[in-house]
Amino acid sequence: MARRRDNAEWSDPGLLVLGSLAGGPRHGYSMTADIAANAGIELGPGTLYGALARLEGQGLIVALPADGARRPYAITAAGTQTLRARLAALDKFSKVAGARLRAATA
Amino acid sequence: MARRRDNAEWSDPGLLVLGSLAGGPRHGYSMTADIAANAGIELGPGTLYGALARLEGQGLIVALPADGARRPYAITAAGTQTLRARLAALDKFSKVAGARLRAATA
DNA sequence: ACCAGGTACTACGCCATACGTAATAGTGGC
DNA sequence: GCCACTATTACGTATGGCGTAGTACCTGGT
Repeated sequence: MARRRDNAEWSDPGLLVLGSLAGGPRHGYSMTADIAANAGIELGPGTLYGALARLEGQGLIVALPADGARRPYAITAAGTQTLRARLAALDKFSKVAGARLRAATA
Repeated sequence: MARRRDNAEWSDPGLLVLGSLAGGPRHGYSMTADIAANAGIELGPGTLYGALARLEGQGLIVALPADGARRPYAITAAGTQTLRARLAALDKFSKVAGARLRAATA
């Protein structure tokens, strides 16, 4: 797996893509820009489209009719649910870890 | 990479371990329990000790003198910093994605 | 002393998948 | 009709997540 990029604190293409699509349909290339802006992580094409294919296979996103060379994708209901669940799990862990960090510092 | 476990919303052993050690030194086996309790994710031995070895190699945690069969680990200053940074990045992304989710629902 | 059971860790291997690089295709301007 | 730019596909590598199994330690019972 998951060779983590050296420049980033973390990375999870699938999650990043879902987060990006939560803002509305988008085609692949523009997700790269969106993700870079919002998370500070630059995904290469291989990473992005690989993740896209997997997410589509899982039914979390759907391909919309191509607009010229662009292939827009939209998040599905299942995708929204998954995103919500993962975000919740993340926040839960983040809170516990954050509290421990603060306790240790204090 | 990262074959994600089917039962979990997300997984990142390294981060989970750092979060667990932020609460104080612990040996491997007890991290498994702690992580299961706090994040709902059960790491197998292979996953856990692999992550521990990597983290130690990166200087984010240190092995303490063995206590019988147990091998306690403690988080280092670098580890704390890394944890803090990753948590911050996570929260940042989480906020953006959460806001989008809410906007879409509303 | 010996054995059984639970705790803690080591060893080994598979293969999914994150990531990079490079090639390809569609679009608009001049 | 060519050229630059945008967007995607193709391909290869190897990191590291995960499972399975096996080993050692420790405790209590008899």
